[in-house]
Amino acid sequence: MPKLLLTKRNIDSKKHIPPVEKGQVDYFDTEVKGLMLRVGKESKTFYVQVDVLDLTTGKYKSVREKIGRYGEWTPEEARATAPQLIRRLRDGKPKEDPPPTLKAIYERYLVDKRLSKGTVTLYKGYIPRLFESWLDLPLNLLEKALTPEVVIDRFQHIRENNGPGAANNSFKCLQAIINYAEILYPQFITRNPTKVLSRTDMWAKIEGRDDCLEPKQFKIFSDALLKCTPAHRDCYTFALYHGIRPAEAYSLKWEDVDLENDFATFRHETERSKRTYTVPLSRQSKAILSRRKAAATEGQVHVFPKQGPRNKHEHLILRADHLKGKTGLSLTPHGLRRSFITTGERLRLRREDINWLTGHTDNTVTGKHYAKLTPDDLRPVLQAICNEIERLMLEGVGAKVITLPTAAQNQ
DNA sequence: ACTATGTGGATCGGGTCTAA
DNA sequence: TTAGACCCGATCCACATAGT
Repeated sequence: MPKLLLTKRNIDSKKHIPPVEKGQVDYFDTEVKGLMLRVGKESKTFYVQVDVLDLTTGKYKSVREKIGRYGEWTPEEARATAPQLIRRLRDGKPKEDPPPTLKAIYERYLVDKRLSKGTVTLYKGYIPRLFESWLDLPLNLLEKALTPEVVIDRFQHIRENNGPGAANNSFKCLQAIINYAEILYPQFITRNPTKVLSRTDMWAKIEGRDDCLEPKQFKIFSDALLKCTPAHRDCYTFALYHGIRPAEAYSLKWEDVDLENDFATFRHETERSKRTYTVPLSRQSKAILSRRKAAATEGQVHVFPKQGPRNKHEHLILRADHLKGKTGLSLTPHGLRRSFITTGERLRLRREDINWLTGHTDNTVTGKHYAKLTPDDLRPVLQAICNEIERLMLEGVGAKVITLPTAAQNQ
């Protein structure tokens, strides 16, 4: 059997490898033991071949495995891949499955990770639509196909055509999927091509919103809510009195409200990015819930029931355009949460307390201590904020009374 | 480095007001 | 009495932010 240093130059040379008319000729590499090029009439293909001791017979036998065709694989790549293949053959391990496609990983990711419904929708909304042409790539070719230039090009294309948020989101989803592929198939992919966006600092910078009720706007807000349905009005106000996230407000169920002991629990499906938490009720928020209870029909599950006739959900929905339309303010439902937090800060209340009440997780050392607190411990703090919000809604900014937390505790 | 939810535009379709 | 305007709460989708 011929031996030959398997380099591009040698492989292409007719002198070293004469054309084959019939059958095949194997050329073993002079450098890597076990690496060989099988030359046929039509193609040249890299293989590894080793002798392995068969434990059942006590004899050696030759086993061979295909690396890939010359042309798709360079000699350097074949030489780099050969040692691990040889090692596996010597260990008697079975041949691995062919590399899955990006699409297969994407589908597996959605199943394996047990994401929330919303996140699955997010992935499904971006990946097939914006990366369709990449989905059929097998994992082992991903690094090769998705060069920095290709990645950056697509990123910029999406940013121009779909917006900066869509560009960030879609590529972060893709990045997560490929990271998962790296974990599952380190033999096929070792570097995430999307990382180039971090390394070149290309992610689109998106400013956070900051809409928030000014002190003088509380009254405008409150008065404008009279134009809403009572349920909407109560839901907006409840959200403001607790500083909770909009969905926590409108999806609240009666089973998570304790009107005897004055608690409410805001639940989260997966708890991976938001935790379920229980807060005390204030005098004001309890009044809202009691009013809702009185208005509730038999068997009504949600505190704030749907208002229109053709709703998918049994609860109503808070919408920014709705809120803006009614109040004339540039205010989103999430802005009510910022308004609550800001009110607490104006009262010079502790940031940790406010975090606790609004379901922010606090990983600081001080924050850990707060894990031991019960909703009752935070009741006076919530009451102080609610009193100030109520005062602003009723009286406006005039005759501002500074309510100190200590004074508030007596209420 | 993610995961989850919020926002906004277009649009739907039932309710209600209005005018003939 | 009824057609049509139009109002309004919601939906759906695509994109933007919030939060761990």
